[in-house]
Amino acid sequence: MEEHSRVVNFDYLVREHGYKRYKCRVCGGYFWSRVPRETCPDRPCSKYEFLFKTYPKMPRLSVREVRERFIDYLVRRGHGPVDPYPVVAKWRNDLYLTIASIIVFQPHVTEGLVDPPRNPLVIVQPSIRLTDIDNVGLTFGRHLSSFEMGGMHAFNKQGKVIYWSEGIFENTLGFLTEAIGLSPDDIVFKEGWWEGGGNAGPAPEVLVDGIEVATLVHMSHRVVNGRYEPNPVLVVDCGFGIERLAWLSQQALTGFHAVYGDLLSKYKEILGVDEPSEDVLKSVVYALSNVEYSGVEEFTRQIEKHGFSEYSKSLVKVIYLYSVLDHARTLSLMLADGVVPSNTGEGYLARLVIRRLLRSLLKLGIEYSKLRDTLVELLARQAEYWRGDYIYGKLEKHLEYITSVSEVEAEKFINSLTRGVEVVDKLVRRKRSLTLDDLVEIYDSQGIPPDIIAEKLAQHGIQVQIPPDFYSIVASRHNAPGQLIKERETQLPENIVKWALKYPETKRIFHEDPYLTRLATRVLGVTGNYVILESTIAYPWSGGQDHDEGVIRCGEDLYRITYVGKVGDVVVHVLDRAPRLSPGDEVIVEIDWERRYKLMRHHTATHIVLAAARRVLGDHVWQAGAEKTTEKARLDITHHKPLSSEEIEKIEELANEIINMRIQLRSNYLDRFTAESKYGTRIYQGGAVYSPVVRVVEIPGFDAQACFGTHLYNTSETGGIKIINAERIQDGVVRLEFIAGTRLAEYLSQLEKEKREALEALGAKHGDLLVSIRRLQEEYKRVVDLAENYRKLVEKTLLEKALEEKTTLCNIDFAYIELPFRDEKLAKSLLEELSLRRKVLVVLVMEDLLEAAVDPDLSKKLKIDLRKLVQSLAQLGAKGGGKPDHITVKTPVRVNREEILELVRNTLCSNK
RNA sequence: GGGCCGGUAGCUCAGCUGGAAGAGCGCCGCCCUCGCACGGCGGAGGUCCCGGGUUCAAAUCCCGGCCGGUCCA
Repeated sequence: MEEHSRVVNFDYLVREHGYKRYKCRVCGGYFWSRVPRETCPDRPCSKYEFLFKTYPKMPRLSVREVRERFIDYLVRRGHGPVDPYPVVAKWRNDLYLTIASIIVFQPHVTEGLVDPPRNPLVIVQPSIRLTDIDNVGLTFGRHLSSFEMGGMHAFNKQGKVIYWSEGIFENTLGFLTEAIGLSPDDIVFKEGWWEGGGNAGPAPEVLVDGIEVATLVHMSHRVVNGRYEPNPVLVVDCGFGIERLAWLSQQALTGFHAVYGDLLSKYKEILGVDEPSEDVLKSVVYALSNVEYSGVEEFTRQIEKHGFSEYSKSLVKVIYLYSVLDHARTLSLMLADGVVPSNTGEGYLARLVIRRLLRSLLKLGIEYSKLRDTLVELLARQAEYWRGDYIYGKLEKHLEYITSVSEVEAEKFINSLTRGVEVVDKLVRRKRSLTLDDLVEIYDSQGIPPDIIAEKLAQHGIQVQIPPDFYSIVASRHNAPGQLIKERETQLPENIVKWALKYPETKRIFHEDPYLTRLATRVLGVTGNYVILESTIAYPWSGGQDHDEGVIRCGEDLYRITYVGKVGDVVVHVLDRAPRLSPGDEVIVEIDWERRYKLMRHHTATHIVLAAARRVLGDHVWQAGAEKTTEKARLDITHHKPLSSEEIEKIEELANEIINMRIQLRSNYLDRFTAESKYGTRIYQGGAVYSPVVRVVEIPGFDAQACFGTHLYNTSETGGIKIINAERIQDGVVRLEFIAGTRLAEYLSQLEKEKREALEALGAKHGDLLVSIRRLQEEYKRVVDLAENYRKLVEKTLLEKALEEKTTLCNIDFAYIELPFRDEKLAKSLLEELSLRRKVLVVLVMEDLLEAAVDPDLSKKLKIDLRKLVQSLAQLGAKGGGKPDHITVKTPVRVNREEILELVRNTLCSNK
């Protein structure tokens, strides 16, 4: 394609629609308009003129109507409709959330590797952007944490051009005038450039009387190592802001009024918030529409500056109300699409939204005790409001999960806060005042937001300043992010990976016939003890399934396969030694069938258990990791609570039912969009897959996953499944361990053996384990009690003896005790009794340990410092220390009673 | 994935500049009382998360691990 055709064709606007180019007097940017203008109709160069203008042909349109008209219009213009994708971008491993409609088609379609499902196409894609979440509410609806992007897309390939710049303008103008009812005079195109996700290109912004309603990205380039190069596919990436168009068409007070209508009133009621009168609100929104500000403080200043001081309190409340509306929808959407809140990944993003929402509720004066129920109520109303909706209808379907999660999360938040309050109290007691560093530290490690700390401190009469960039200070304490990689592919060394990449795809006979145990094939390459074959039945370590073992035969020679790895489509066999093989040699591959069959059974079992867990717990259950060895299978699933034993039982029961249903498995290679539209993105349980074609393993009626593994033909072959362990391994992740097939018998034998050994160790070969243990416990307790009695007896005797033999040394009674064996408890008891109760200076010797003690009061009164004794003993080679009234010393030499007496007399009495 | 905070009696926690394991609540007994609550006296209850190291001596210091919390990506 010619280079000049890549640029934006503004000529078309001039030629067909009478547009002219203008330069904005304020920002200096260039824009195209039919009517002369001094400034571009974009903030901050213009205000929200649309609030007061008259549009004779534009009806008031709800979000639903805008959405429908958008789709209908583009379908009439030849676009194929594509249903929205989830907001959790499971098909990509470089993103957690869907941030735009193009995300659905990156990178495979934009790179030209895969054809789009329709071309051109239209998709209304809910998108989540949390980067501007601080501004939500403050800008009266311009910023939303989630929004609907009306995506108009076409993918132009060499020799197959759909449409480019002219078509973009034609469709845009057509839609805005015919479907929305604007006049071409209202519409302005401002020149701009867009860049993101590895792509870039010119991107005219579509502006209508102060508000941007679309961006027309001509995605012509990609960014490689910081340099632009032409993209193989010319991508039409136009995004229309559905909510903004609804706002514009209704000329509503704010975007929230346009989107939420009745729900806004309900929220006002629930939260006890009142808005200022329409006139006032409209004036404020208009007055602030060309002002930049961030944060509530700055907002308040602007309100006052513009002469609305008397409303500033109520406006701040209203801002929190809007933010609550917005966050409630975003949160519901994330949860409905299966996010489980946690401290990592997309789970953390969900928690971030929940906590911001809860914080806003606190700001609105909701008490701690009502926080949970209020949240649940708000989310229920949200689901109700969107009932039957094309995009948000699913909120209601998942309401039970949404409710359960928000209860758990609200509790966690309240726990955090109450714990935090104690932390603050403690710090205040210790330090009297808190620095900014303290605030950051408390937020970072305890999660207590600074405003809540400030409130608490105010009660102590301490004022602190929270800088507006507080959260960026927190962020800067953390290192720059590493790249987001959700998985690794191979364990082979780097040089072998490089070597293997030069070879053609290995024919995977283990997929064609997973039951084949012997295969004749040819050698393609050899280096060291690494071998690449033309085809193989040896399964490489992949997708959590352990590799096969076996042998490669060539004539008389036999090599053991110790490891099998995968590099892209090439399978690399690692042998026990460097083989005498060269390319072209005929070889026989045999695999260890017992090992493979166990792995196959555990793999199919894993799909069965996942399906059962999703049925029992809900669609939010996703595989967070899995491993299948011969010994057992391990499946980590996302779930927000620990599993109850009933839930585990139910999962196990259903899993075994699936086995008993004797379901025939199917595995098919499908074009990815076909697979996604048939099964949804749930096929990416094992992570993102980047090939145009995916292998889908299906247990009809229960499960379908993009999977590389070897599977049984029928679920019945699994034999049976026993969950042997379930534990929470991370916030939001539960690990299930289970076994299947003949492993069940092995496992049982192992258990029996352990039990037998335990019984033998207990000396009750044929007894009952529990009874024996209880008896042992009783026995043990009796012996301990007995020992305790003896100790008391010995203690009494020793005590009497010591008191009998005590002498007086430098005005204090002195006693000496020697224990023939080590008994710390007895020693301590004697020392305490003699020194603290009987006010005797006591020296106790126990093996090489010497301990001396005196009542602390006496020590002070008589100026006895036992540490002097340590010094004199040190001259004999002893080591030790302590306090004036209590010392412990380790002596290499034995000292008897007389020597100690002498020592004590000399050191403690002489020089007081 | 990384940073930070924490893990001590049944519960909530103090002790953490190394030197005799503590408080409050709860529990048991007794006193007071017609009885209960309050109050008073006495008592039981500890793997100071685990493992290693330093030291005469570690809950305390160092290293490793486990668990929980939290922030950031």
